Amino acid sequence: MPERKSRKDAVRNREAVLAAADALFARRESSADITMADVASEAGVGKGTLFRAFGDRAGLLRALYEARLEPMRQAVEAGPPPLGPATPPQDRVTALLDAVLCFKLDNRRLALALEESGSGSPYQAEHYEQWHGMLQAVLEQIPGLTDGDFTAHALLAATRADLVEHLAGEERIPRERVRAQFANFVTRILVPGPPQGLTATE
Amino acid sequence: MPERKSRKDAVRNREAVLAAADALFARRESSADITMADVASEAGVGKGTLFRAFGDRAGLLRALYEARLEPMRQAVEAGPPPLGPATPPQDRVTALLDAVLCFKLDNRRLALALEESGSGSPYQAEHYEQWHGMLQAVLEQIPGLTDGDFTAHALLAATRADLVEHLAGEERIPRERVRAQFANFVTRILVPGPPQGLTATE
DNA sequence: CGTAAACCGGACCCAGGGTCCGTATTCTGG
DNA sequence: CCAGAATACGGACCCTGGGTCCGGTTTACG
Repeated sequence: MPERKSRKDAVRNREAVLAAADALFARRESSADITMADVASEAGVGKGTLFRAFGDRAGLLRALYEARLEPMRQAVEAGPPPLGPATPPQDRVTALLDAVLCFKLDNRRLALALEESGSGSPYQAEHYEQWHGMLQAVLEQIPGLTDGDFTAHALLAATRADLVEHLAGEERIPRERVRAQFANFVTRILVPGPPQGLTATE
Repeated sequence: MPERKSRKDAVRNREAVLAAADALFARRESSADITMADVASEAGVGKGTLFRAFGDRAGLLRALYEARLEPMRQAVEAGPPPLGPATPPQDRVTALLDAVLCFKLDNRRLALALEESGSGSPYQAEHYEQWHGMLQAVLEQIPGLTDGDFTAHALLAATRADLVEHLAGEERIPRERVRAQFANFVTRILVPGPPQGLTATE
């Protein structure tokens, strides 16, 4: 077996760092002014350790993010309806997007930090690819819907962390209202236009 | 009058800096690795001058951006149809959003730089407020459309610089195709669902 | 146990944004 | 046209914060 089993102090420290970072983000400090040194000291660990474990700042953020994302991914891939695969496309798209939105609402600060911290566009991130791919696939099962690729992007764009933060954070719009509005928006996209081509656009 | 008419070397240098920055961004260097020192030297000017004129990096970007945005703003506020005020809401929304998209397509690198360069969420930027406000106002003139505020945000989100860059830049989707897809998307939102509630969803 | 590999941590490096201040330029009034 | 004040110039300098390095320590394994 190629894997040598990592040393236990290494794992312990990795956990410590994750926990520390979590804690720091919870303490509503604006993601921007949480320095790597902060995280290290909060975790009771040296900077070297931190960087060896996660590579760089973006790596740390990613690790945190994916840890939190994991449960949801499983629910989507093999869970019960409405998220799981055994749901009719229409409803599943709605459920999927609502889930993403809720996730962003619950993890605003982290998601924000991730998108901000340079690391290139979010569109290269692996998890984005996953969501987009999945969503696109489901969208394309809906009759009368074209451009699944673009549509998936456009819908996901409405759940961008900074937008969510703006709505829920700055404008203080209550969570349920944001969800309702977004659901409404999604529905408009899903429900095909009037049956016969009686509505403009030639 | 409080304004003291600035010295001519000051204005000259301001122009020089703007031009230099423009040039640098044209030279497709990834916005991230254009340093303030670069801009200064390209403009044949000291860093001090540059910072006095624009405050900070974000200030410079903003100045550039708004300069390029100006023509469009006028076209929207008082120009001829389809952008101007004398257009029926439905068509105007489409035109507006297409214009924004085109702008982003034409100024990808700059728009990207602006969104990336920290400076807080784009949602606090003044020009965003303007677009959003305008769009919302027009949207609310369309019968059967609720949540103008949210809808405006969501639609604009689909024109985010990094998304546009991803589509047109990475995925090499031709300009006209992106426009068409987006137009399609917008239309789906504008056209209210089927007249009678005859389409699924209960 | 003994040894080598893996890990630790904090001193250190460096880029880049932003500031400072002595000097040069421009404006104003006489 | 000149003196003096106000303003701008520019590059040396500061400082934060991400990322690296290496001597010393801990752990895994035979």
